Amino acid sequence: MPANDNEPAAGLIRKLRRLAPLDPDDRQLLAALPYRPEAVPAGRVLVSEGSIVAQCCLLVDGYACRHKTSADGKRQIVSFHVAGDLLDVQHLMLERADHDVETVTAADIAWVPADRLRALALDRPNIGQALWRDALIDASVFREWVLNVGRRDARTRIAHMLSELAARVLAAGAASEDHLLLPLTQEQIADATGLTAVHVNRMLRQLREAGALSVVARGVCIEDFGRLRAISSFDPAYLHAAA
Amino acid sequence: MPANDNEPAAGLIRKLRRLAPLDPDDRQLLAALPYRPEAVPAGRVLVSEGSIVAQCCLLVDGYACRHKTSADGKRQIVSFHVAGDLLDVQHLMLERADHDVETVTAADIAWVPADRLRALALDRPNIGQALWRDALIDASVFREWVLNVGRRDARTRIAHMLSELAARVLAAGAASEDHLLLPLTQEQIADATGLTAVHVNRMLRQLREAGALSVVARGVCIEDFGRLRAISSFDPAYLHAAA
DNA sequence: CGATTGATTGAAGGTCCTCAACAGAGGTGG
DNA sequence: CCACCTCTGTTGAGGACCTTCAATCAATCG
Repeated sequence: MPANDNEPAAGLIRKLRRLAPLDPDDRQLLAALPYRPEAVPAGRVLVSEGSIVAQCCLLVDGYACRHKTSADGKRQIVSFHVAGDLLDVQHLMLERADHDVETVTAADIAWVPADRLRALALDRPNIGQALWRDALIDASVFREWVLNVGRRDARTRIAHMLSELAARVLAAGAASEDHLLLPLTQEQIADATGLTAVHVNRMLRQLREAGALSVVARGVCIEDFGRLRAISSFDPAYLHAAA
Repeated sequence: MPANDNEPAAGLIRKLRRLAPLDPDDRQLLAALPYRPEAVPAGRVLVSEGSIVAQCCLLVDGYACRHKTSADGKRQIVSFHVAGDLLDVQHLMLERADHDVETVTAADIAWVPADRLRALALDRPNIGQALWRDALIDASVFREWVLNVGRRDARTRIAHMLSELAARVLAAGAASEDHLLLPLTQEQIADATGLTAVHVNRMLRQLREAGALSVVARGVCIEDFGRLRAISSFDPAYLHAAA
């Protein structure tokens, strides 16, 4: 498990190699970056909107999310992240955060100086290409989320969001396809889908009755990924083979 | 007006210079790319979902949008574009389109070979940085759209989307702040906000009665941008000074 | 062990959708 | 050149989906 690597670099290199070929020099340069590891509890805000960001945050183990807040105080989660994800590629090139980043579970993270990573992205074409692709896939996922909250009904919307997250957890690592635990509270699911926690609860009951998942403490457990995919017509093409 | 430039390169260079400093060599290399200009009518599909893309599309003059379709056939517009925008930065590094690109009005465009632009992005740090920033701002706008469709009510949602587009039109060029014409049909506004055209019509009436805008043939006209901004609590920070 | 967080269910209500009809503008073909 | 047709905008009525408010219960935690 990534949590046991004492080199956070290993997780980043593994992720980037899935996105572009890296030669030994590239890997050596990535490994030589100064990582500052940290173990953080659930619900910790890692980056807050409006702040100036000098460190990029790598998620080594655990779950995290990014969210924004509307003028009247309502919260919208705009993405979830799994082990290996770079939580804020955008801070390679944009100095000010336009949203919050927060842990969903207890997590192991590592901070990397943004200017050092930016220098590698600009100087080393392979690393640049890998980070480019990561950022562009990120954007593709946002587009799918706009479609998800804009045009799907509540049940389908929740099923689609969970299907995506399950697909990304599977791509990132170990777990088996079924009985996959996603540690999201119903309020977090609501904030990610633009619904209320009460309505999420009712829709989860439907998905449970359909045999797609079960509800556990502080999370849902995918019981039949095939059924969940079918309910949401989930097509992973937009993940661009990152999953 | 950009439409009169016989060099589409001028528009691209002007855009990228707002995002990062370009030295004379950078500009010369950008100008030397083989642009293939084309005049297209409104409603022309420039890129379709699933296709393999070898040319990037630059919007020289006019309006365009990108959209996706859900499994049950409902359409969601995920972004609008104005003169100077690169319509598909993502195809620098992702070969297959995950959404459609379509003109909203008659438009002048120019095609650029993706591999040539990609080579510049990887070899020339300044150009790379400018394109990076463009892609990352793109993603920031998508995040705001997720919030918009997820957490704002219909009236505020429409006002916010129109405020953003107005801000970007103003940043891109000439027009004066008020009496700014946005050539979107009510159905296009509906597809961008996750609403129905009927409900958009009713909300536009409210915005009209509030003095924020007027409805014209195939479009809306911003009459009081300040009021529209106030209604939607529009804060352009997420455009990262691109507007 | 009280307090807090999260899950669950019910009832009532509101925002937005669906269906429907019609008017006006613009384009096209006979 | 005008009839026709399509596209867009507009308005009304009814209903569905989701929200809001509320109460209860279980689990976790200081």
